[in-house]
Amino acid sequence: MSQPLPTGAQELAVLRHIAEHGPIAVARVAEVFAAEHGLARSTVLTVMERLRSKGHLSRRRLDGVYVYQSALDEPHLLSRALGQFVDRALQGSVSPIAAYLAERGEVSEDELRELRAAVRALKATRPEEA
Amino acid sequence: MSQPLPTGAQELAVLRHIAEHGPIAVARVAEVFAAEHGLARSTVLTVMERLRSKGHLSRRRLDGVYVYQSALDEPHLLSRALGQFVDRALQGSVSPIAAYLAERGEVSEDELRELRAAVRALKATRPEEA
DNA sequence: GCCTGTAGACGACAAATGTCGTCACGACAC
DNA sequence: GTGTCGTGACGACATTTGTCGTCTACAGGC
Repeated sequence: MSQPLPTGAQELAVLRHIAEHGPIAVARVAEVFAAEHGLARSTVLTVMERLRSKGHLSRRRLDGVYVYQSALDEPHLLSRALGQFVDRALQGSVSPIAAYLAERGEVSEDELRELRAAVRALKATRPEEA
Repeated sequence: MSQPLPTGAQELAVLRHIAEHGPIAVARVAEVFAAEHGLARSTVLTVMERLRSKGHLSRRRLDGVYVYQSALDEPHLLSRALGQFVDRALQGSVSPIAAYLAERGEVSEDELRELRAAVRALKATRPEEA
């Protein structure tokens, strides 16, 4: 179920920010995107409302203003967004991921650890071959 | 340099198909996408011409008809597409990749091998800590 | 009471994407 | 010669995304 996540970079960036910074009001989000991307307040509001109409965000009134909240927490959101991209654009193939990682270099200590753990987990799900 | 790759799933699917199946004529691509996605011939042609105008495809006349060819071979294309997605949508963070892989399960023997190799390669680029 | 912000809701517009139909042309079969 | 078919080139149109400006309503301050 759940609608497909937005494909646009900007929309996803906004959604991501909200997923990361808990329930948050438009003004706060607008500040950040104004500073980092030079976006107008109305632009941010529009994007947020579009995301809400698609079910990715919900909002509730708090002290007079609306605070928005993502339907998915950040980790799940990003993992789902990536999964969607892999399915749609890479036709589900994992090889490009390996190729990308190999060429990329430059990952933090933590990221490398996470990757190792992920690969270990994958290995575990494999049927026991020799 | 090189234009950013297309963000749309369909465009990327077409580009990918051409990258994979060498120099190929519109008719051949159209057959496949008609069968798999129900697209009209003109649709495929339009997409291909748009890709060409963006520099992702080139074409040359062969036996009377044009055969199109991708500027990048398939592995590079996909790896670049993914890299672009990671930069744009995930703000360069690798963690979602790890999360995605871990949740995904279901990778082939070969894919797992590639991933392991990639992680090994990454490890090698890390500064020698402990 | 009046002025000024802040919030929210719309309506708008350009560019990118997804999808076609159709026109014009040359090769080929009759 | 005339009709048919595969190719190419356009032009068109709906949707989605990216970006705003602006109008209205309400809370405070003076």
